[in-house]
Formats: sequence, structure tokens, C-alpha cells
Amino acid sequence: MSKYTTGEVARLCGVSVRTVQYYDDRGILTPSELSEGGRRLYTEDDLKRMHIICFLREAGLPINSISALLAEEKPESIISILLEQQEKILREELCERQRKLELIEGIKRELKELEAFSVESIGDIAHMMKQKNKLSKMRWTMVLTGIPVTALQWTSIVLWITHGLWWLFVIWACVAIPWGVAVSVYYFGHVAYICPECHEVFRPKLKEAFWAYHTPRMRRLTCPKCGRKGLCVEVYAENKENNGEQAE
Amino acid sequence: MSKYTTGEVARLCGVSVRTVQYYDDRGILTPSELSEGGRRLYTEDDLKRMHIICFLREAGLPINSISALLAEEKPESIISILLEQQEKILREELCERQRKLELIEGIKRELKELEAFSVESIGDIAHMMKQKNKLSKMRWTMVLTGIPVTALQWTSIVLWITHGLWWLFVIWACVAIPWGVAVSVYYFGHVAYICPECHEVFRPKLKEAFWAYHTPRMRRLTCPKCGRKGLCVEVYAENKENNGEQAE
DNA sequence: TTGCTCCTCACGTCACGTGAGGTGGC
DNA sequence: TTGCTCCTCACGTCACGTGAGGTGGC
Repeated sequence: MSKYTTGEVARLCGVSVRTVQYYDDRGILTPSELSEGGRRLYTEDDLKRMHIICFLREAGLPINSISALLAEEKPESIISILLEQQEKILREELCERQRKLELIEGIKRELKELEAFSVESIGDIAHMMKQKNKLSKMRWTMVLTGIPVTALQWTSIVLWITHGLWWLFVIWACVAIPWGVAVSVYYFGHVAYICPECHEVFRPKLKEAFWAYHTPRMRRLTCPKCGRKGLCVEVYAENKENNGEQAE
Repeated sequence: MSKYTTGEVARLCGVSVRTVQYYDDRGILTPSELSEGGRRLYTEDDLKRMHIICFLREAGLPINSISALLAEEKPESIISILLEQQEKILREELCERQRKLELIEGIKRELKELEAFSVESIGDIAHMMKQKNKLSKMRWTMVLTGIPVTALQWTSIVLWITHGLWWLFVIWACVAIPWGVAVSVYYFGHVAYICPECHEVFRPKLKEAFWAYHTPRMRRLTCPKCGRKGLCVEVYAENKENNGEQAE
């Protein structure tokens, strides 16, 4: 029966000598024999055991689990459980990496749109990305509630032209104007803007915001902190009362 | 200007108190002030910095990188590099988990087909799965080389029947019989079988193997070690000469 | 005065990697 | 005798978690 040294076992299993020694320390693979000089000597069976250990390690099973499995009298009773556990852990780790990757992709996209970068810009990006879902949700809600109003508008216009029913349009106006005001107040009560200069998150005056030039993501406003007037990115901002404090 | 305690910063950033303390130890977020009793007091700017740190940590950036980024005079020069590096690492980790998951799925499939499980069975499964690609590759090579021989066979038979060209079939036989022998010798020189009883990996005698009952994956053979006769799983086995040693 | 929060050590995590300094075996 | 392999400490990794034992602040 041939004997294997630590280095031979390591080479045959594709691991480092340190790993073989470590498995001895952990008691998961103890050499069957020691030479007179105190060197580890492994038998054919030891090598087979090592192959099994390495195989399970490749699947990511922790040493403790492998140890338990090999020590178990009825290994069939726990092998499935261990594999299921490991599968669950791996799936979670997979999801986590994917979330992180998506976050990085998002940061990279936002970085491209920036004209001037500073460390604070990262804070702005964080702020924007975290509230992105809420902001688009609110925008969609507003669009959807706007549909009946718009429908009523066109119906009344058509009926006015075709049947001369002018009073329907008046009713529409009585509904739409308060509705428009309410929506604007609600909207500007739930968004804030980030100054690209001083990175202040601020809430503009309704009058300025309402008439200001804007794109889908930005609005031309005056920062109350640094006084700069320019395009500011829109973000969702939940709590009204806290904002007053944050401004100063 | 309001001050934040350790616990407040932790709560506002969704981390533990220990984490805030740790960032102080690492010098990545030092509180601007200490109370008389030695308690950490954080300013609004400190909180912003902490938000940035936490955001980058969510993307998985290591503390050292964040530290370097925040200390850099021109952070725009390294932010992209750091993100690219992190993306690469995440992709690699993603692939690694996927490999492990596939391995576990494979093990689970093989476990289902096993009639009797023991720890050594895992070694058998490892052996099978590692050589699986090579085995199926060799089988495909054999099928493909067999196509011209089969084509010649049917051509010669058809021509014999329709035109009475019997000598074409004779030529085919002269080619096909040596070809068949060569293929068999090659095939059984490149496969081995695992005894499900004693888990020995052995190479059967050509004569027994050739005529033995078999399925696509198994063959009814006698184990040279334990003498058991039964279905043994076929695996790829490269090195002929080593096999003799392994048997004893 | 009583909870609650915060403080500083200091060890533990997980599977090894990486020296240092010494020795076995061909 | 000279390389090469192997041995045993023992520290380092990474971002905290988890006590222990003590104290600040409302």
C-alpha cells in the first residue's frame, strides 16, 4: 500500500500544502500514520476522503458541515439537508451580488449625466436612487388620476361644438381648476430638489416651482442656501415638517 | 446646528452602533466633536458623509477604497476605476456562486439515481461529474465517426439489392469490421466503471465488457475487488498505466 | 434614582495565506 | 553536502458581532 506525503495529497487534490495541514488541525482529515520524523503519511483511503472533502468544498459546503457529514453514521439522513441549506445560501448570495451590480450600473449611469463631480455628488446620487421608485410611483399615480379629468375635458369640448352644450365645459372647469391646484400643492409637497452647486436638498416656493422651466428630471430653481439659479434634479421627499429643520 | 449621537447616526443610516464606532476606529468617519464625557458628537456634514459611506458600502466597495475616494483631492479620477473594479469582482463572485449552484444541482440529480448511499458514494459522484464532459465528448466523437461507416453500409445494401453490386458490401465489411474492433478497443481503453458496492474504479476485460448488458450510463460487470456482479456506472478514465497501480 | 445609551477593550468569525525559523529525507 | 519538502508557531485577512465591565446623560 503506497503512502502519500502532504505535498502529494495537495498536488493530487489541487490544493495547497497549508490546506492539507489545516484539515488535519481541524480534525477533518487526520493522516493514518506519522513518519518517525513527525511527517504526515496518508493512505489510499485518506486520499479518497480528501477527494470527497475537496469536492464538497467546491460546492461551498463549510468545513463543519463536511465534518458532520463524514462523522455521521447515517450520512444519507443529512446530505440532502446540507445541500438544500447550501443551495439557499448560494441563491441569497447570488441575489445580493445582483442587487449590488444593479446599484453600480445605476451609479455609473447617473455619473455620466453629471457635469461637475465631487464627493457630495455621490450623496446626491444616493438620494436620487433611493427615492427613484417612490418618485416614479407618485408620478404614475398623478398621470392615472389625471385621465378622467382629461376625458371629461375632451368630452365637454366635443359636446359644446357638436351640440352647443356649453355648461358641461363650465362644470369641467369648476372641477379641473381646483383639481389642478390640489395636484400641484400635493406634488410640490412631495418632491424636493438638489442644488448641484452646494448639494443642498431644498423645497422651492410653490410659485417659483410652478412656472419654472423644467425637463422630466430637472427644474430651473434658485437654491435657498447658495443662491445659485439653475437646473436642479427632482427627488421624492416624504416628510414636510422635517424639511424646515434640514434647511437650516 | 444640531449634533447627532452615535446611536442617532446609526439609526438614521440603518447600521449598528458598532459600525459607526468601527468607522471612527478606521478613520473613515471621525466625529467633529467629543462631549466632555468622551461621547462622539456628529455634525450634519458628518451625517452626510456617513450616508455616502453607507451607500458605497451597499454597492460592496471595501472600506479602504471608500477611504481613498473620500481622501482624494480629485475623486472623479478614481471613482470610475473603483466602480469598474467592484463590478468585475461582483461578476466573478456571481459566476462562482452559479458554478457552485450547478454543482449542487448535479449532485442532487445523481443522489436521486442512487439505490444505496454512503459517504463513498459522494466520491463516486465527484468522479462521474468531473469526467462527465470528457465522456460525452468522446461518445459524440464516436457517433460522428460512425456516420460515414453507416452511410456506406446502407448505400452498399441498397446498391446490392437494386443493381446487384455485391462487391461494394464486401468492401464495406472489410472496412467496418476492423473499424468496429478499433473503436471498441479505443472506447474501453478510455472508460472505467465504478462498483456501487466497494466504490472501486476499475477497467473490465474487453471480452466481458463487449458482450455485457448495458444502458446508456451503466454496464453489467464483475468488480475485480469485491467480486460483485451488477450494473456499474461508466466514467471516463484517461491514463491507462496508472489504472493498474490503482487497482492494488 | 432608574433606565437607556454610550464607552473601551478584546475575542470571535472562516478557510486558509504568508512568513519565520527549524528539520527530515533523498 | 545541497536542494527540496515538510514541520510548528503565529499573525493577518474583512467588517463588523458579541459580550464584559464601566460610565454619561436625561
